[in-house]
Amino acid sequence: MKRNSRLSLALHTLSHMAGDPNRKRTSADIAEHSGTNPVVVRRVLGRLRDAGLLTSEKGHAGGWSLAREPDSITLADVYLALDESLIASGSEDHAPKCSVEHALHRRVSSIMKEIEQSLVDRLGETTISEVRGK
Amino acid sequence: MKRNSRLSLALHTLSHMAGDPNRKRTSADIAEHSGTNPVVVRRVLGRLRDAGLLTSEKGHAGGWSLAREPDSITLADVYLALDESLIASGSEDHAPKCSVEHALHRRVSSIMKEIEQSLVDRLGETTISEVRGK
DNA sequence: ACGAATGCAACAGTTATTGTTACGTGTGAT
DNA sequence: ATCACACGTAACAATAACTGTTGCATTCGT
Repeated sequence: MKRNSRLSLALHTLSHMAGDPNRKRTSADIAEHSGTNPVVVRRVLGRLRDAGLLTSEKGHAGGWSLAREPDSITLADVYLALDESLIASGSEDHAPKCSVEHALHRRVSSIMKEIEQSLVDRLGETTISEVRGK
Repeated sequence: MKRNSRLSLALHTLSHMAGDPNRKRTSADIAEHSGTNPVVVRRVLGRLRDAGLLTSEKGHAGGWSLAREPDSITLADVYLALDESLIASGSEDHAPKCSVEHALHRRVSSIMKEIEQSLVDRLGETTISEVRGK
């Protein structure tokens, strides 16, 4: 796979699950469907579990299933669970000397955070059920 | 620097230029302000020049300056000039066997493109002049 | 007890990006 | 004409992030 594969994998898996919410799936099954590795699946889905979107059960009849109603899970939930931050940069380590430069740096950071928030807002308008049914 | 440095560098430089559009700047000056290397600056700004946002002049009194009015340059112009594509993945190389899987793949791709377009639309609402003056 | 599944650590391979050096090219000043 | 200056570009090393993979511990149902 390539760039943005985490988001793509998560979206694909959740949408698939939304079609039959009661069924429990193993990471091996999901990996098969997604063309990747079970460990990769567990890594990505682990974040979604930590965010309360999925449940995972160990043991013989274990596997993954949705923790909430498909209608209540938005793309924003997924995006935030994965901690992507596509727009806003993590940290500014430059620290310019000139105060004008410093102010401009802060403005650029501020703008990027606004854009990021707009993106999250937009993602919040679509649920994984809609992805499947569109 | 780190992730998204191209967009950050471009935004910062253009906003800075918007404050004094007549002044011509060298890549060395810009690199100094941005805490990076002149070659990196030329690489990033070269894309903006190819997109018609900047002009560059060689020679003794050469340098970089805005090719258009600051009010007419939006963040979408910058984003598209850099060919970022943060959301939509470039290509799906998986090609699932099951037709249901295939349809789901296309839907996920379609959704991601819609989100990408929403992002561009949002970016188009802000000009580099606004970044500076906000 | 055994098999099946997740959880997690460790590692190699790949890719993208950045920083850097070097050199060619064009342009204005002298 | 010569020189200094600045861009244009190629080549390379260093770094970072991510993926794929293997291995092993743990947990749970049969």
